[in-house]
Amino acid sequence: MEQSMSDTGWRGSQEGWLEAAYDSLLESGVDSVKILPLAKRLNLSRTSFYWFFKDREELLNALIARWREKNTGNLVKQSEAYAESLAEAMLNVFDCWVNKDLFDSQFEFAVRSWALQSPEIQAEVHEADQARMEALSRMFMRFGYEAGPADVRARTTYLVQIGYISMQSKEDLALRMKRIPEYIAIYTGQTPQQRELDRFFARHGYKSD
Amino acid sequence: MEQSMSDTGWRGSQEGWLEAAYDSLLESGVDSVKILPLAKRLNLSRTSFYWFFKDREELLNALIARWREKNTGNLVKQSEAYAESLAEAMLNVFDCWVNKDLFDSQFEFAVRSWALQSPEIQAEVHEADQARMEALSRMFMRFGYEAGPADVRARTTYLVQIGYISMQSKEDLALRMKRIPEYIAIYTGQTPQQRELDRFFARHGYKSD
DNA sequence: GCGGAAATGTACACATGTGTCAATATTCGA
DNA sequence: TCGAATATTGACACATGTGTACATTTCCGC
Repeated sequence: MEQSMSDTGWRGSQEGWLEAAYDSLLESGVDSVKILPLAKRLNLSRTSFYWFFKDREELLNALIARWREKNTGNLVKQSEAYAESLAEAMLNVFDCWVNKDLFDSQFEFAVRSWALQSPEIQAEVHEADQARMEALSRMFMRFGYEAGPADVRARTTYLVQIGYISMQSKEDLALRMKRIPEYIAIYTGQTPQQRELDRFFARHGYKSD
Repeated sequence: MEQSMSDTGWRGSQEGWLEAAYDSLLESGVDSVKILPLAKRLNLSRTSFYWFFKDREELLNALIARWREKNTGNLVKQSEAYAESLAEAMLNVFDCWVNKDLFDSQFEFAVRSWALQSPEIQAEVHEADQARMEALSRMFMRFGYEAGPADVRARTTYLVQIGYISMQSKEDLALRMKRIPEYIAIYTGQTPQQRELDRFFARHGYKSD
């Protein structure tokens, strides 16, 4: 588990507590991110926490910073990636939905749930939504859509994914891959080319039958 | 506030506590549904609660029962309502998204967030999702879609809404109404007739310009 | 191998939550 | 009007959480 900077006797670290907090947040929501349980999980004294963080609030802030940097950044980047057709551009965005390194869905859901009980987090989430949908909207406009329709299509694309996340859907990869051409058709109004799909499947290590 | 069965001296009631619990759940999530704060809100002694409910768990069960009965039932019913075209059928479903008596979005979000920390609630939510998407899928099939495409379109329709809920979007009615024809077009692949839209707008007391 | 910085632990004070019990107050029908 | 059923309350016992003060231990450079 611990391996950073050789095998020193120190068991705790800022990263360690943050990681434990992240796990707990994803498993059971913010209200489970309590110092006492985290200490138990880490086999550390509860009060040792205060050496790395001023208080619980500082830990929660670190958690949000982590989320902000990961999810929104990659989604915007994918929406701006090079593509020859709208279908291909959409497949670039879909990379986020199947690759955990690009977009952490469980993290996303946990933060959205957290927003329910905290106005600050709610503002944070709202900002992220705006930034992401605007990026998608720009993508549609790059391929000839007018602002209005581009906006509604951006919303559809984004909201279906947020909906999926909210459903905590546990569809297996094969089924998700099978549905993708159908989704692309609905979102973009055009059928993706087989070679575009093949390229997409290939980069996610999926072989279609 | 209180008016049930004349003005008896009893201030508490099963309904009263349940209502307070509902309010608190919607405002700040399950973890805020605590007996002590509810008692304060009701100006009652904390312990009086135990006259109406065995314990906190029984209160939470009552809350879930309420949700189960309201949201899923109406959505299924609207998807089965009479319609001459798919666009009209979809507009019947859209009734749920604009009418709080048919579908309580905030309640929905609160319950979904709750699911994060409770496997029982998660199972409950999953069951509801299945029932709702199957009802929508049947609707598409009634208008000639094959099982596969019907399923993906049902998902799109449903998930966009769940996504909206998860975004806790506060779009005003006018903007939502303006976007509706565009959504209908994306979901059903066909443009709604003006008279169908007018009928929809009329029953929600909205005048288009 | 010593001393100070880094990390951990123990004890305390306090806050908020749960649930039980016995005492008390209120209503309503015989 | 007197009781029985209905409703309310304060005192108690306990559990879990926070944060501070003050040791104590561990590591590393000199």
